[in-house]
Amino acid sequence: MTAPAPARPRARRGEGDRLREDILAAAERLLLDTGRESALSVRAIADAVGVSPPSIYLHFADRDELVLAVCERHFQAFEECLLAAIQGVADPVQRIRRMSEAYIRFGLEHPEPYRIMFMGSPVDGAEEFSQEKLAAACGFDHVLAAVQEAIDAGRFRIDDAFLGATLLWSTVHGVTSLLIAKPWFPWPEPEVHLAAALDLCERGLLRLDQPQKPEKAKKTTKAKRP
Amino acid sequence: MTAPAPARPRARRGEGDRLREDILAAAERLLLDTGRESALSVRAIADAVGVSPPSIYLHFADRDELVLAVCERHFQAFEECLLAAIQGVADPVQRIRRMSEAYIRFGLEHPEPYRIMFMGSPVDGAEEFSQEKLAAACGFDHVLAAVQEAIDAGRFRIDDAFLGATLLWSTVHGVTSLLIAKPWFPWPEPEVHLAAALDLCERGLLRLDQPQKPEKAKKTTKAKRP
DNA sequence: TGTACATCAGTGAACGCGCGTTCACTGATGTAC
DNA sequence: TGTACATCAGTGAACGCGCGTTCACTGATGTAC
Repeated sequence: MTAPAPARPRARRGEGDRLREDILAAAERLLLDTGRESALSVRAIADAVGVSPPSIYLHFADRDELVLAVCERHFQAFEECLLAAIQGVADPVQRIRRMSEAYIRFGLEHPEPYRIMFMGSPVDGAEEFSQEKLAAACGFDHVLAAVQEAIDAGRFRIDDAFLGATLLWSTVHGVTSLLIAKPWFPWPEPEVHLAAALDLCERGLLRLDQPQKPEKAKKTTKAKRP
Repeated sequence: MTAPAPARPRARRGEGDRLREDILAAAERLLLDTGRESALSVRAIADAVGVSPPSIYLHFADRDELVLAVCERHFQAFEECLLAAIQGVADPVQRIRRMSEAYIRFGLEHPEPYRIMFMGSPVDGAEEFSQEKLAAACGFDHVLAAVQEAIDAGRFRIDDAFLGATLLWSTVHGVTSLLIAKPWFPWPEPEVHLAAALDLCERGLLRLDQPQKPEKAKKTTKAKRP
């Protein structure tokens, strides 16, 4: 499983920085392969690159800095993926759907990065991953903009765009993270699941002809199902 | 932070099993205090109980068995908490609300157990925490029953109770787990957040007078907001 | 009532392991004179 | 064109640490005779 060591040739004079890239790439691959952040040990990464452990310290102050750099890459990749999904889509509600689909897809394709970014402990590196960075990575600002646009166009019931974006994020994250955390649960097919979740967001569960405060009128109208 | 050692008196002849309980209790407290599963080392637990590390092995085969036992306790506590919340509530939609509120409350009050139970890696102890146990713990069956009841009463748009219960779980888990994972994000107040999420589930985002497939009619009707 | 003995509830010391990190070094390579 | 030298890109060996786990043991206590 852990390849012994490919033995990396020494870089030429001015090209020392290439090792930094190689380390990050190896760490990224290691994370995807093993699926556990704990697999990112300095020794394992050095092995994967084909270099001795102390070499890591030529480019990173300590292990934390390395892991943060790996995460930062994933954050960027995530944001790019989301942005690509809404390229040229004018309709705000449609943009929200596209971003949500891209969000889940990214999460399922990169479960470990997703886990570290959005399901990990807030303690490690909380300072580094500031609110703005996180908001950017998960496309929050773009969802917020789309929600505001939909509200302005009179498409949404709610009038608080920030709350709406938060709810959408919660919903999509809920589906994504449960699929990642409990893969053996008998979930619906991912597409069905996501489509249903988005439909839930858009249209809700209750019948349109029902009273909206059900506790006031218990089981009075037994509407027959279509 | 880590209290050195309270020094536990040796149990009397037939009461060896009391140590097992003490170990579990100490581990539970340790988990709540530190907020990290990695804090549950055999040595740390032994220290907290006031006993030597090998004593742990009188009652647990290895560390994994211990951690699983701790989790099992939390699973039970969670289920009891959810059941208590719907005690005597007849209306199914109301039951769903009550369970959701209890779910989030439990999650926020016991973030680390919640993290381990529902946000952790599926690898460790996946066999032990079978689908049925998980479903029981998170009250899935009770939500499922409530959804089915609501469907039978003609209260819900959907007709697939399992899908509905899954969506509710996803939604509530989404809010809970994001609050736990990203506590420094400028979330709405938890009650507002949850209420909005449940309202979202029930009634959706879109205006009721809007076409349901917005991609077919882009920005045609600029309904003015109330 | 006295005593030998089995059992119970633990303990002390040590094992091997992988970890992050440090330190003094090495050998190739470009550059100044 | 030749050579001394600074610099660059790393390496080998070792440090101390905390971990899970094992092993032989100890001392109190109940029980059989």
